[in-house]
Amino acid sequence: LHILPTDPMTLAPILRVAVAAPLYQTFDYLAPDGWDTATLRPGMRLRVPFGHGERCGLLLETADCALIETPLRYATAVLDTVPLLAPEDLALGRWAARYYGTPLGEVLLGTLPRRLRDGVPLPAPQGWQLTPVGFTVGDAQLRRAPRQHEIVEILRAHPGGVRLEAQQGGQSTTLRALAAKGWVQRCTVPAPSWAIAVATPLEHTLNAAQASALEALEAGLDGFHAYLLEGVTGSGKTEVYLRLLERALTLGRQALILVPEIALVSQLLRRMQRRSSVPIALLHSGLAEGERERAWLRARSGEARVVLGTRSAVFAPLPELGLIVVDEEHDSSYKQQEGFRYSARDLALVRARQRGCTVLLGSATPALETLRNVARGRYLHLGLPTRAGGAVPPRLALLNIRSVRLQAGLSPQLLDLMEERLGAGNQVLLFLNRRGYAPVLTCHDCGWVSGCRHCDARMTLHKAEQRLWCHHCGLQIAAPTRCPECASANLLGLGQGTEQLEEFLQERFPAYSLVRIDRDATRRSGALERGLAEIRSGAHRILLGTQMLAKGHHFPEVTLVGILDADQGLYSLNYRGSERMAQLLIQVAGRAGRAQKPGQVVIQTRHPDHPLLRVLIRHGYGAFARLALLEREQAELPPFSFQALLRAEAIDPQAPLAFLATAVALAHNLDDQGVEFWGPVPAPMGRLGGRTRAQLLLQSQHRDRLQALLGVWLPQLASLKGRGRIRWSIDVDPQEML
DNA sequence: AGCACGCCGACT
DNA sequence: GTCGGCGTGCTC
Repeated sequence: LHILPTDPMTLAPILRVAVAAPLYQTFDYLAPDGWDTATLRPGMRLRVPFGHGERCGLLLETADCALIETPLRYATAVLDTVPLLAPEDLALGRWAARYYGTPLGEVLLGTLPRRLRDGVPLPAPQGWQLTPVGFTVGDAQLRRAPRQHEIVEILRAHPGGVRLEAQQGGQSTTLRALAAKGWVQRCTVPAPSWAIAVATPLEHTLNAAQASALEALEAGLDGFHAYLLEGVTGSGKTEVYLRLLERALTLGRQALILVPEIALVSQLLRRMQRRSSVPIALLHSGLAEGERERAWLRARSGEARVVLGTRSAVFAPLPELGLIVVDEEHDSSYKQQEGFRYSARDLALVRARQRGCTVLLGSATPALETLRNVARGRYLHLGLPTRAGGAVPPRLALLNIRSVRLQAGLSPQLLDLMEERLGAGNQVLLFLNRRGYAPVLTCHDCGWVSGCRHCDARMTLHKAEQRLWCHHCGLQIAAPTRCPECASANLLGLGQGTEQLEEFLQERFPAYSLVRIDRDATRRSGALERGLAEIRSGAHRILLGTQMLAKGHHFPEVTLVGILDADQGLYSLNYRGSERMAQLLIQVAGRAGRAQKPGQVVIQTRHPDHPLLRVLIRHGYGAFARLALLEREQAELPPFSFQALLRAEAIDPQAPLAFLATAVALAHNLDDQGVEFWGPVPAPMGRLGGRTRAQLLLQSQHRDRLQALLGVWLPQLASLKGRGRIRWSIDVDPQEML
């Protein structure tokens, strides 16, 4: 290896380029032959030769020399005249790539709209302005060109540039003539002053808690501040977001608003459009590629003043960013679960710090990590303790169902309560986090169970379709009518899913209209929206569903919520199980009882003495969180330690464990002081989709130690010669241990 | 990730 | 005798 001066005669700089490939390195090139390197800026795209073909790459920096054995190749084209990504965007990408152990090119290019990633040119700037020379032109020089004179007059009045309409000569040859003389040039149009548009009638007056939260937030809009807005469901968090948003907008800043899922994007969009005509760009995975690109460009140009979106919107380019809001910050959808496994909530914090702006996390059930950050003084806590409009918080009660005869998962007590509430003309909501008819089909005679051919999982019976589905790999087969082992016709579905519950309730309460909200019932587009609208209009009296029903939707006529099985989270393998369970219970409970109608929540459990559950019911989420954090601290689990999970999978059942063993050996050759290795072990779901899976957990008390190790270790793993065609991935701050 | 090179089965 | 299977190696 030697230092390669690119061209000793000219000392042409070296271009350091990121390319979209799973490679933990950047690539060095020379500028295209004869290109004026002074025009190059980080963040511009280049077309570069790469291997046998050509790729679009992103210029990271220019350097004086390269450490390389072979001569450098020339970039073939410079694709941008101005950087596609601003230095702040590059900085965020760098941080994310390092922290999440993902190659930089994958991060930076992978989060761009497809066509931009492939090198399609940016649309030409729409505005015109005078060049420096143009400003020196006197009226005398234009006496014989009245139309040119007219345009120059307009441009003089708009030194920052202006968009010319056709009647002003926007598309004319006049402009071309002026441009040929070097007097005018294209430019990006500055953001229009639309601040007036937000001054609209407000929907509600703020209560005292909202007002004081807003006051604190507004005072901090000038620089980096992180806040947790902890407000019980129905306490009016959204109203605080919107007021703060309006304030940031009138200060001329852009805002980024993240919500956990697409349905909440449209819900919030409608609410925002009711009170302001501010240009909003939506960014979420439901967009067509063209829409995504237009939204992205509108954010980048400053035309869109608000970006509203899900997880991936955290990377939207926002030149004038002044506020980030993360709604329902505890929601696990903020964590990407494949490929580049980032947490959009955590990156929102990083981005706000880098940009010196405010970030506001909102939740009724904050993540334990977030509460820990509040306790450490990293986030400022703002509370909204009361429900808006004087609504009474729902009463929570545990219902012991140990040795109780259940019907389709319902205890007699819960059925009685339902009868009473329905009779009184109220809505009832039942929550069961299992879709399908029965989670497993068995043979009563020989004990056969409906295992999945490709996974270590049971196939769920879906009665309406007469099919068995694997909810893990998606395999679907016709449900057998006779046992595949012993040919007995005595097949039996064990356990209950939402489909079975629906069937039972239709029989039990034929007089009341019922709606089921789960992934199966809402598969067709628009079905979810329709179902929710029907619920709001009061068309249904019994609502039943999975966690789809728990997210962000308000059902003021519901006075009874039944949670059929609270026990799933209590004794799960994942230490986050109880946190999830608590958040889900409180969120579902929050759907009930508004205004004049107090709600009641009945939680069926076989473990009514479970300490976390008892604390949650008796003293609320805050007390639960304190206890759960104490347990985490004693067990040295996150957020009191830091984890990374290395997963490996392969067709060859021996390969994953062997690969991970090699990985451990490799790590021990490096500086792995202060990092513990747990494993390698077979994954909890050891076989998935026909592949065998194993994992290795890394844990450390010091985030930097773990980060430093990953920084050198992962590139080594990537260059490991593939044995048995292993697929591996790293998950920093893992949420799931599957 | 792409992409080409490279050695072993069933087809015009 | 070729088309094509995917194993493996490389990308400034």
